[in-house]
Amino acid sequence: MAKIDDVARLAGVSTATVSRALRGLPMVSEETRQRVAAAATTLGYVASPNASRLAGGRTGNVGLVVPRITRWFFATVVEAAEETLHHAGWDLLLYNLGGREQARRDLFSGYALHKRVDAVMLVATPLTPDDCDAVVRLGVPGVTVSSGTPVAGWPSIRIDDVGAARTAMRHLLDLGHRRIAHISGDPSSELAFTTHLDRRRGYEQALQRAGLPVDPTLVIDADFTVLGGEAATVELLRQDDPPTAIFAACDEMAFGAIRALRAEGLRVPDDVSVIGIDDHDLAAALGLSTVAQPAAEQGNRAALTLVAQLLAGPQELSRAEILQTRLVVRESTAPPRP
Amino acid sequence: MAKIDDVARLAGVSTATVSRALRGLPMVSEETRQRVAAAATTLGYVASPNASRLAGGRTGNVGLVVPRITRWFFATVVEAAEETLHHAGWDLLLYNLGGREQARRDLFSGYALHKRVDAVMLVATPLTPDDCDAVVRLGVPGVTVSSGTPVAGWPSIRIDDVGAARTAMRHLLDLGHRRIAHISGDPSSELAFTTHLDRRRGYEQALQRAGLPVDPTLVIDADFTVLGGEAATVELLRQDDPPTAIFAACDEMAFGAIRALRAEGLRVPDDVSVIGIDDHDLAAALGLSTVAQPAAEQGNRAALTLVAQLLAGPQELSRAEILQTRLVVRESTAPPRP
DNA sequence: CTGAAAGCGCTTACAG
DNA sequence: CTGAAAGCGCTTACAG
Repeated sequence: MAKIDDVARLAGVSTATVSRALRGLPMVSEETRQRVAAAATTLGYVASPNASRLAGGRTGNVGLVVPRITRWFFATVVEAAEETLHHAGWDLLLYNLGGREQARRDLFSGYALHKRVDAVMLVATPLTPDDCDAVVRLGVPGVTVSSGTPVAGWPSIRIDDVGAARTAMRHLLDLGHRRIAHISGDPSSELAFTTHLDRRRGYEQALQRAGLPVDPTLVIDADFTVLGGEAATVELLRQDDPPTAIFAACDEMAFGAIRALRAEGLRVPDDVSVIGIDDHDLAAALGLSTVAQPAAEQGNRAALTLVAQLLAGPQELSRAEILQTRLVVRESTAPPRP
Repeated sequence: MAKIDDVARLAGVSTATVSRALRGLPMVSEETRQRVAAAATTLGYVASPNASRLAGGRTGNVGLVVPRITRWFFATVVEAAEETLHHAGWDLLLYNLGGREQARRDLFSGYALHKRVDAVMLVATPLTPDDCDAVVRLGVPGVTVSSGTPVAGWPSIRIDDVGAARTAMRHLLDLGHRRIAHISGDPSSELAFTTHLDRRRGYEQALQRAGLPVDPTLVIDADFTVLGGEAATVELLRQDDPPTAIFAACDEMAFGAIRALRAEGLRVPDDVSVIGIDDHDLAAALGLSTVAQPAAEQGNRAALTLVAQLLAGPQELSRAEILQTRLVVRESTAPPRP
């Protein structure tokens, strides 16, 4: 594979000039630039990333940490961020925690990110105070997306989870529901993110504003999966006075709720209404009413935030960017039976 | 950040010894190794990947190309491959084509991968003959996963798509279905992979072996999405003699089929049976009968194949590893109405 | 078992 | 506008 010396020789210039010409730096005559470009093309030359990064003092990578790449929201964020970052010339180093607490610990307490990334994007990643310190000590720009733990001095991109939950609840309340259950996140789970706490708060606020009591027996913890939502719903249906509507903290759990209801011979929405949050890929396909959050836009905005800092150095940033959510009414919600 | 010289000075040895000691190479006395390790810990030293890779003549990266990270199968393959590769000490460079043909072209016709990866994993990626040449000319180990285009000399990890389709069909035939439709892949779509061609062949083989005719009006092309499956099913139901069962080439399309059937007031499986291939995350949740393929295992096996070549150099490899599929009967299939 | 020195392939002041 | 030279932070023969 051709090296910079080969190009320099063929073009009849020094390697310094090749370097400048190929990167489009000023202070190169047009004629020289052409000659160098031609030589590079002839030889099929492309600079060695490792060499230029070492010499240039950057890694060329952005580290992107997600809890589970297999979940819709995280995959969508990664897809959007990847495109933006590649476009700007950075490689994406993916750290998928895979739901393993140990993976999280290794990543932050060790030196996995050390000297390896120019910037960090943490998506819904919980951090201990020690992790926070460690990540700040990397000394590179960072951004957090979705909930997780905020990092002092880092911008964050997210939605208003409390508000999104209130929106979902208001829809059910407007339809006339009064006995509404909530499937929330499991606080004891490894890698618990904090999203569910905000959404639970929105649930409670909506009830209070409607002058309704918060019945703790109507709030069940699950683990943000379809199966979790299913189990939680089974539990709800066992109660003496079961709910007429279920607000699940995410669409995956709402899918599970619908399935459990059908398994029990109940119809959705005739017997029980169900709403989620996300607007998962399959939500439209399955007719789920939900509060849509812009996943791709969050990934995109976060990537742009990092790129801006990488290109221009630390700068004035809007510290918390809150993106809009939107109620999407489909076929899983209806007024309660008279 | 501490450099190797700092460690060498503190430990009272040369940088060469630090390098050897920290990487666990032989020819270092135990006592020296301890002293170096202690110095490294004290200083919080970790080698610069760019420097050691440049000096060591490797990039430290494995390039992983997927059509769309947001689809269940691909996300699952990435998750499994990532874990295996990180464990072996390689970083994962993710190239998500995002369904854009242009992204595919840029990746292979340009120099995106040049000098950037030590190995390549192509997941269900279609290649033109030129792309094939380009990728082979990278001169690094490679592996293909799932269908896509085989690359001469590269091992491949996959399932028997023809056989999987036959398994799905045999299940429907055993139940007594005779009029079975097939929702296949869209050959005209950008980034079309070849999976659907094999699965269609399996569909036809199964019919032929059962002595049944292949009715072309029962085969509809769709685009491997829920919405595609939905539209295809609507089209099938318009026919004079609609099918009693639908075999979709993937679970996402099967979800769409179920949804379209329900929207038409038909019950699954009472009126129409539906089966897919994959065992998508949500298949269990939605009660879909399917032929399960081991997605994580394919990612894992592919990663191990690359690691083996990276560590030991080119070696004798099983050229095509075919992993097992498995019929999973749930609630979407039943005998046809008498 | 250990060290001095060259080299990996670039980029970047510094001079001109 | 261009080049010679030093340097980025490691690893690797080569000697001992």
